[in-house]
Amino acid sequence: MSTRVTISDVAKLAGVHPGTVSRALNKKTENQVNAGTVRRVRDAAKRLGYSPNSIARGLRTSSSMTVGVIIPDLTNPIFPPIVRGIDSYLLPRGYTTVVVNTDGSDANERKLFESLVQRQVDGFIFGTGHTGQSIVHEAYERGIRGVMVNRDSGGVPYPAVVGDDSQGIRASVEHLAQLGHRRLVHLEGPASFSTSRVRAASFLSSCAEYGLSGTVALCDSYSVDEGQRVMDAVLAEHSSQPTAVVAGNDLLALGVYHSLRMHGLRCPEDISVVGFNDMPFSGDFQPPMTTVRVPQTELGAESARLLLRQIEDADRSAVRVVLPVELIVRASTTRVHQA
Amino acid sequence: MSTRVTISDVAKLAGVHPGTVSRALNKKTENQVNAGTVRRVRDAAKRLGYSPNSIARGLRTSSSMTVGVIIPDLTNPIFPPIVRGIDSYLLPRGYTTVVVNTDGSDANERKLFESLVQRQVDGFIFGTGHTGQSIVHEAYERGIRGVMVNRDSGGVPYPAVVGDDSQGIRASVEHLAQLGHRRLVHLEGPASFSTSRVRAASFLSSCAEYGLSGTVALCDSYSVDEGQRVMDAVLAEHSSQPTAVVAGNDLLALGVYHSLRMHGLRCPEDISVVGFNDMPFSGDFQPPMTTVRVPQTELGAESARLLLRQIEDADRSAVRVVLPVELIVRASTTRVHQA
DNA sequence: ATGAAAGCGCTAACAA
DNA sequence: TTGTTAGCGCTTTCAT
Repeated sequence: MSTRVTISDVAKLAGVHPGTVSRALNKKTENQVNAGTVRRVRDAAKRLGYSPNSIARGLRTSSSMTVGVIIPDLTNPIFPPIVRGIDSYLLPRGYTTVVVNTDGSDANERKLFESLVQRQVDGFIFGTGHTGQSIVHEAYERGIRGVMVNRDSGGVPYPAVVGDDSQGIRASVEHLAQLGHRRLVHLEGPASFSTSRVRAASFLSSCAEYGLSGTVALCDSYSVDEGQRVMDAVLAEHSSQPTAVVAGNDLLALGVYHSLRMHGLRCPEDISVVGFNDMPFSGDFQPPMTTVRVPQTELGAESARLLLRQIEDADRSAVRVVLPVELIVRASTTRVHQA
Repeated sequence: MSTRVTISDVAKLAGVHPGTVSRALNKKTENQVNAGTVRRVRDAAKRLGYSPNSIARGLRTSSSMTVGVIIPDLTNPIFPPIVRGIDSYLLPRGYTTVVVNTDGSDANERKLFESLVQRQVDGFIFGTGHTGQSIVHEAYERGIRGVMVNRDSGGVPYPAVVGDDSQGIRASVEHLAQLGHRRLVHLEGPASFSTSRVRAASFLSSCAEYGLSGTVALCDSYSVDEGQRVMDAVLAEHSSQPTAVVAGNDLLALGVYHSLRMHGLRCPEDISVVGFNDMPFSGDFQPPMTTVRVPQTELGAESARLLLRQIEDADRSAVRVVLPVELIVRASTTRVHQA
C-alpha cells in the first residue's frame, strides 16, 4: 500500500544516480552535492510524491529513530502528561515514541520489551517499577540505552527523573500538623515501586519530626479500589483512629474518599485526606483534593532529553534529576476539630 | 546497539542455511521443515540469544506490523481507554500501535501522518475530526488502509466506529424532561467533529419531541476552559435562563460546573448538567456527573478489528458500527424546583 | 561532484 | 526437506 515510488524513480527522473539522490535529500550530506543538482532532485522528488522509506533507511543505518516507552497503564491519569512530555521533546528531533502497557505484569513487560527490541528501538524510557523480575537490569546488561521516569533505577546505573517525593510528603505532613492533626496514617503503594518506599520513609521521619503519631498501611497496587479496600481495613481497626490520611497517590486517595463515604464519614470534616501527583482533574473531585503537584510533563520531557543524550552523544552518566514538587491545598484537608 | 546476532549466526551454529532458519523460526513456514531441524535451529537461536530484526523483515515483506493512531490529545481522558482498546486487539496479533497527537492542528496532523507513512505503517486509526484540511480524504485517495474511531468518516468510505450519539442525547433530554425541566441549552462542540453536529441535531429534535425549549451555544473546542467560557456567556444573556444544560461532552460539562460556581449557582439545585462520554472519574466530580456512557475501550477494539480486516483480508467495506450508549444518572441532575 | 557497487538482515521464489 | 539466489530501499565507502 501507500506510495511505491522509490529513490531510483527519483534518480531516473532527475537524471542522476540513486546515491546522489540520497545525498541530495539528506541534510547531513546535501553539501556534498551541487546546488543545482539538489534542486533538480528536490523537484523530481516532489513531482513524484516521493516519500523516503524509513524502514529501509533504518536497516542500512541501524537506527530506527524510535523510542520505546514502557508504563504500567495509560489509563492511570499521570501517564498521559508524561507521555506528551516525552513526545514534545522527541518529535521535533525526528524520533517517534511507541508506548506499551504492562498492566503491572512482569511477563507482559518482558514480552513487550522483547518486541520493541526486535523493532530496533534506539532506547527505552521505563515508567515501570523495578522488582527482581523487571527487565530494567537485563536491558542495561545488554547495553541498551535507557532512562527511568517517575521511578528510581534501583541500582541499575540508568539516569532517573523523579519528583521530590520526600519533600512532597514532608510538606503534606507539615500541613496536617499545622492543622492540628496528631494521628496520621499513610497508605503506602506497592513495594515494587521505589517511590512507594521513599514516600513511606519520608512519612515516618516527617511524623517524628513534627511529633505526630504515624502509622503505615500497605497497598498492593496504586488503584482506587485498593485505596478503598485498605482504608476500609484501617477504619475497621479498633485502635485509635487517625484524623488524617496521607495517601501514596491520588488514586489511593480517591479510594479513601469512597471508603469514607461508605462509612458515612465526611471528608474533610471527619477525616482529612492528602493525595500525591495532582493528577488531571483532582481539583474537580468531591471534595477538591489537597495533593502534591508533580510536574509530569517536565518529567517526561527531561527523561527524553537524557535518553537522547545517551543515544546521540554516547553520554552514559547515571544522573538523577529530582524535579521540585508543590503542595496544592484544596478542600480535602481542614483543621481537626476533635482537638 | 542491542544484539548483533543475525540469522546467519544461527544458521552457522545449527549447521543449516539461513533460509532454513527463517523457515524454522516462522510459524507459517515451520511445517515446511523437518521437525528435528526445527529443534536444532530453535536451540541454536536460544543459545545465541537470537532476536529477529523486524525492520529487516519489514523491508522484505513490505509490512511493518505497525498501526498509526492519530488523536487530538492523549490527555483528553476519553483517549487512553480507546488506545488501550486498540492495543488489546492489536498486540495479541503481533501489531504495534504508534499514537500521535495533533493538538487540533491540521498542520501537525499532516506532518505526523506523513512521518507515519514513511515509517510504513500498515494502516491508520483516525480519532481526529474531519474538516476540509484533514488528511483522511487524502489517505483514502492514496489507497491507505484506515478506520475512523469516535468520529464519522465525513464522506470518505472508511469504516467508522462510533457511539450512538443520537440516542445518548435523546436519553439525556428525556431524563431532564421527566425531571420537569422545560428550558434547556446545549453546548455544542466544534463543528469540525461529526459528533458535534449529530449531538446538536439530536438535541434539537429531542427537545421538539418532548415539547421543550432548546437552544444551542457553540464551543470552539472540547475543553474545560471553553465550556466555562461559553456557559459564562449563556448566563450573561438576559433572555429566560435555562434550568438544565446538555453539554457536548464531559469536559465541557466540567467547564459548566466551574462557571456555575463562579456565578454562585449550585449544581444541581439551581441548574442541572448532563455530560457525554462518562470519561474516567466523572463519577468522582463535584457533583458526581450525570452523563452518557460511551464504551470507549470497545470503540477502540472494534476499530482495530475493522482495520485488521482491511489489512489482512483486503475487506474494504465501509461499514459503520454504532455501539450502544447508556445514560448514567448521578448527582448533577435533579428535579427542577422553579416549576 | 557524481557514479558504481556493496550490503544492512531478512524472506521468498526457484531448484535440487 | 533444504540450499541457492535475488532483492526489499536505502546509505556509504570507494572510485572517478
